[in-house]
Amino acid sequence: MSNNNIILPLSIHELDLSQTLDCGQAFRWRLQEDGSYKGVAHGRLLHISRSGDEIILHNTSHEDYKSIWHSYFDLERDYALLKEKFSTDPVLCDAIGYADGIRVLRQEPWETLCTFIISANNNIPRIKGIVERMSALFGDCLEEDYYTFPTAARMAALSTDDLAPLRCGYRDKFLLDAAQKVANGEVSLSAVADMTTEEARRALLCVKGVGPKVAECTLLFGFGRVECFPMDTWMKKVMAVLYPKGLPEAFIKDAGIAQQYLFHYARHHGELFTEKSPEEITI
DNA sequence: TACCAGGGCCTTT
DNA sequence: AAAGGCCATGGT
Repeated sequence: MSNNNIILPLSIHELDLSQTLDCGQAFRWRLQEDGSYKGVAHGRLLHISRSGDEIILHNTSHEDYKSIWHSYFDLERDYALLKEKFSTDPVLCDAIGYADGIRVLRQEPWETLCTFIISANNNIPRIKGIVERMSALFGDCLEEDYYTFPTAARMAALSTDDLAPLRCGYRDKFLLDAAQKVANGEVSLSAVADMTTEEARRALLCVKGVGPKVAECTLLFGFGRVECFPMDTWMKKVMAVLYPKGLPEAFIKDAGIAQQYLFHYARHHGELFTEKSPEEITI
């Protein structure tokens, strides 16, 4: 297996690394001084950078590209077509104009479940710290300071005392419940992948620490269920102010992708949503 | 039904 | 420098 740089012809409109890797959907990507990112996913360390209209996957193989990264970056999906469709709506048109290089990542189900359990009642810098400590303590070392995400089987063998160094607060018991149920098959993530979305929601809600929002994030970011629509406080504000009658019907089946544009826009324009004055807001 | 539970980030004071 | 808000879920 040969290791080379893989060059992908993707403009910044098709894949913006910052918008995609640093937007709150994934927690393990680290911005480097030169604007590139390093991170671990699917047990592999990847260094990814942009050069003009090309994306460079450093020191990886065609095998890994085909089996991992092509899917991880959701490259089979036609975002140009989706954006064209969404842009018929003036609000989404502005949100897409603000950040049009977002893609929804297809992360590993188990890691996604864990990171969004950790995300509950939490903020992104702290989530990243907890996930990094969890990987460093219970994952495998790939390179100095870069570790795989620990398996459910490994986590299932731990106690809350073992998780104390994570400093994840009361979420420790939720992580253990998730690990035990996934490891013993009570919640089978491979079975979830084959369920209808409604069945999958019900299955994930059996895990302690998984409520509707965490389940929706897990299905969107970990199972590629793009109809799933996580409603955090930002999206509640967005919907109340900008879509009081709900998203346009035509967007429902891709609502999760629309959500990414709206969420990113809202996060960066918090002032628009701090007061309850819908009339004044015309993004 | 309303509150609190770790904790740390962030904004305001 | 200090105080207070914030956060998604489960349990009381």
